[in-house]
Amino acid sequence: MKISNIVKSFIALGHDTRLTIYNLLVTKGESGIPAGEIAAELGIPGATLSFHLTSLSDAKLIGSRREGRTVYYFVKYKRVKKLIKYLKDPVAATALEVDATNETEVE
Amino acid sequence: MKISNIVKSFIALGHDTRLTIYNLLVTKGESGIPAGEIAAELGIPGATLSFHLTSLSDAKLIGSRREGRTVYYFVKYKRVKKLIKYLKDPVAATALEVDATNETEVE
DNA sequence: TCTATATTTCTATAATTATAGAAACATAGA
DNA sequence: TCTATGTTTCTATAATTATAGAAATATAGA
Repeated sequence: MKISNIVKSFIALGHDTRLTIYNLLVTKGESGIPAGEIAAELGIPGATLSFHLTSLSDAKLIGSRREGRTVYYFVKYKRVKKLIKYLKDPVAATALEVDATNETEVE
Repeated sequence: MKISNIVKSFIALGHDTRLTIYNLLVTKGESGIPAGEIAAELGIPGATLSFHLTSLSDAKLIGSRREGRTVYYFVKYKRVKKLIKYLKDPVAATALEVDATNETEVE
């Protein structure tokens, strides 16, 4: 299974817990939300949460920022936009992947 | 893992072979393409292809139609549109799932 | 430095998914 | 009906992913 970035992103979104995290992060906007709060909200152990956050991060669907002991997670819309583009027109989107010029920079 | 239809769809797209099938079907338009041609194109056994087509079908991302011994597969854009809507605004899309009125009917 | 808190990594185990040969099923034409 | 062709289902096996406790790491404050 050769994993392109697009596939990696869909894998990340293809899980109930991770899609719920995505959903939650979208509602929290740019500031994001601490990992601990996500774990509490979903009622899952930190270790399990970390596992899923890694999947979403590797897919570049989310980003993080540390503030003291707290790590805030937030959605990165650049990749979300890429996925939408792919769904609408996989051929064009794949072409863009090779010839990747003038993309709108949105983090 | 509670699988909503949205999760099921992302799972379906989160695999190299299945995303390639999606890609291929998009290029073939409404008429679709026979299962055998997909298998030949991807160089995989029919049994393996069937497994993946079932995943995409269960997710309602594709549909099929039999003509004689041949089964044609094609993309169902209704679900694709739903996914795009979800990515853009998961909260609104989830609300729509409950209060599902006036949706644009596109197969 | 010591302790508490937040998060991640390590690890073992459980659960799920993918693969593909063989068998079964569906249809067409002789 | 018999045979060929296209596709799916059955089955066993291999591979991958998910789960969560325990240990490790990072930072803050006393």
